[in-house]
Amino acid sequence: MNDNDTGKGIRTLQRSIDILECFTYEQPELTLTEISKKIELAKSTTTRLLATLEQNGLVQKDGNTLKYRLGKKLYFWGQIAEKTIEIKETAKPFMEKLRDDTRETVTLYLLEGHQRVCVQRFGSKHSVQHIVKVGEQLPLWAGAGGKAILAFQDEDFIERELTSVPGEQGEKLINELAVIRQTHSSYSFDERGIGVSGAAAPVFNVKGEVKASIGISGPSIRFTPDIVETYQEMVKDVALEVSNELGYQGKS
Amino acid sequence: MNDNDTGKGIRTLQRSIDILECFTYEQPELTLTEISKKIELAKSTTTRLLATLEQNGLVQKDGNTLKYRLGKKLYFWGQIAEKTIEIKETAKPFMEKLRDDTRETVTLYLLEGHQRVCVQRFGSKHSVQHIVKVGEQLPLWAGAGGKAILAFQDEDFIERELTSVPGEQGEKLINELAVIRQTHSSYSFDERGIGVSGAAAPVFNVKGEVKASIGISGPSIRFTPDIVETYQEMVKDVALEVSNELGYQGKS
DNA sequence: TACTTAGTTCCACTAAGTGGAACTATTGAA
DNA sequence: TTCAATAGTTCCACTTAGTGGAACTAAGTA
Repeated sequence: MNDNDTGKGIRTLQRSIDILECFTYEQPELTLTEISKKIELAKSTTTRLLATLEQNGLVQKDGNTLKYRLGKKLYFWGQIAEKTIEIKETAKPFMEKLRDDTRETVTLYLLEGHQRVCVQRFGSKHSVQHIVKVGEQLPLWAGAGGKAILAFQDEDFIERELTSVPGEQGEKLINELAVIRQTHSSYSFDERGIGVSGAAAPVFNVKGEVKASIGISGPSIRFTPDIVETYQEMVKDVALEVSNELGYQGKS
Repeated sequence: MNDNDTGKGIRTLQRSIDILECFTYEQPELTLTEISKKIELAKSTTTRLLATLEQNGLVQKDGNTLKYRLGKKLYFWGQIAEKTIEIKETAKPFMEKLRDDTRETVTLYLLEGHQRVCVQRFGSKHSVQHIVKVGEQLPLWAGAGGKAILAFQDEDFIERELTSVPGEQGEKLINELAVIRQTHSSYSFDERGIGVSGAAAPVFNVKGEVKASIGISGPSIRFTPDIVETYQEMVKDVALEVSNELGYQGKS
């Protein structure tokens, strides 16, 4: 849409990062050709970059299948980086407790640009299926967790976000955001996919800004309106506790 | 000592990786000057590389202190990479059980070049102090976990390794490795530091090679010779179970 | 006020990185 | 078995992208 990466940045490095960016949970293994097509780069160049990445353990090449995957070095760096995500560590015990109390999946979202990313997740132990994975990007305008963040951004930001919302839903969303600002909690029924519902609440930082939200989600069958109302209260309390831990002084 | 990185590799990319390599558990925050000194690179170049890294979320710059730290992107990639470390996932339940049975710290080491890296670790819940951290590099020739791996490498490899061992200890080590090859288990008393002792055993892969070991470690006061003997048996059994899961067909 | 230290910006130079072409290895269809 | 198609690797001449020094700004320090 606007600014970011385009053009700027050291080309060689940017391309290498693009390579790493190709790997996802869904596609953790890629061949040389797949990669070079994905980032539109000559195979020779791609090979060379991959070689350096491999030498340093950022990617790993399977000698038999010739497929690449992300390497151990990234895992180790990830462990170091993890420690520096403050809110994650703060929220952890609260989220775990909420999961245990409700037996439903509890998720922490962070605002990143005009999206939210799942940073931490405590799944209901029994549900094998993981709906959202750590690192996954989701929209702000759909789902309880997104709306809880969106409602507390400034006008320009929200206005811009509304442009990506399909027509008639815009009106409805505006009203909903106003309510969220009042109640400090949000909900959603089958919004981001059929059969998934949830409740969420904003996390305030020391400056009173909202850069994160905590949400409970699960199958719509279990999330009846009155249950959701209860969950809204619960998650709101938890989010406030976390906010306070982070130095937020505001009212409940 | 020998081969690896020197010279080869795309310079720009290699330098960027070197930058990321500067960050450790002990020093997770660095200033521009610290980094540029550490990797001996002009400040201007370092700045430019850091800018691209920051744009992509591989590092994060604190606006106030101007210090850099590893970014969220690395954490997310780390999560993807984690899934592909097969032995780690396989060993997990076994290691957890061993920790619960013994109440001591259980660690998984992987052979990386001529070192071992800690890949997974289940600490005895009560001991706050973490002796070894995930991603940390340790020598092969000291400590039970190292010797368990070293004993099963080929002659050339071991010979070369012995050159880094202080004088008179060499003889002793050679004999010890022979025993380890017989018993499939190793031990150590105060070897890698005063007050730390342990027992370990090799993990065999489907080809019968040893690229990993599992170890139990803790304060020497608790690790009396007969306790260690018991632990050696326990960890040997666990390592064999993991080896079997990985497709190892060999004898116990 | 002058001095030190840290980070940023600018720009001319050239070696580092590039991509196409040629080559090899592998697969599978005829 | 041969041929064609596909995937990965190697080579090399070209030039643009990346470099580092110098100049500049900002924030301490004495």
